[in-house]
Amino acid sequence: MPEGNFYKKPCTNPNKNFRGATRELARYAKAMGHPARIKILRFLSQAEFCYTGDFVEVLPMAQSTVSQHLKELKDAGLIIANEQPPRVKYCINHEVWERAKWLFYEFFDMLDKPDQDRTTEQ
Amino acid sequence: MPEGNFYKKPCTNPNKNFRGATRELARYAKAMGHPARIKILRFLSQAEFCYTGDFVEVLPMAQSTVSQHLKELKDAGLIIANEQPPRVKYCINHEVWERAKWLFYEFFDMLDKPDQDRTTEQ
DNA sequence: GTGAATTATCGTATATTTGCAATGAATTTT
DNA sequence: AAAATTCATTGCAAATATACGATAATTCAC
Repeated sequence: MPEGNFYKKPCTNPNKNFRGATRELARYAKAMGHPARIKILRFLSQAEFCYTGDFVEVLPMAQSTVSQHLKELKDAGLIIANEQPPRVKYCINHEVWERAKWLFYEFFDMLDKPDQDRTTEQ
Repeated sequence: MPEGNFYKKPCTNPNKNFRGATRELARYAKAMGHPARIKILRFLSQAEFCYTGDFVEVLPMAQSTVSQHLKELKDAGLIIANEQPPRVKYCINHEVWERAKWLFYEFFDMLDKPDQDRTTEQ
């Protein structure tokens, strides 16, 4: 790097400059951005609840990796973990699920209703 | 690493072992997994078409970064680029948009209709 | 108490993502 | 033709994501 060139360290935090529904929708989309996590959610939505081992049986990856994906979905709020040692019971977080559902619906309806009131936009 | 420990190089390709609608949905979700890309899509869906510069004006990031996000949306198929040098015109890819919309709708309806026929599942 | 079962976490390796500045290519303006 | 405009691409740095094996913590069975 040449003398006097003050390289500005880039900020790689995607959410830093975004707010509201845009940020929220992106958060849920990101959590759904891996096929394993989609499959977990599909599986869960049909089973009422599942243990970690149930997912491990179904997914083509190591137990530790499955656990990591479960953590991401939990962090996004889409699922809830209920400790029943030594097992952990997972289920859909219905409240958040409905919120995400609504955000996606509203988002995709944009093209159909171009002039509707968008109170949730950033 | 100890002698005789054959470390298996992990494969970090998320799509390797997944197929069908699960993979497809994750693809669109991932493309939507950044607030800037959500905002681009929102913006586009209300403007019929936009040039790159329109997005740069609106988004809190450098032109090169915006260009990168546009490329990701284009690679996912959600938008179409139309070269009109020196400018580039972007618009929604309606066919893919409707496909993504349908996939998300079907996905989120899972909880409401637990016993419906799921012909698109992996 | 010992051992099996279950699962999160840690350590590590690799790949991808995010961001910016700088550059190059193509067109338009002057 | 020279300069300005527009935008993708390249090069680089930092952060995050993905994956695995190993380990630790916890309960249950014996």
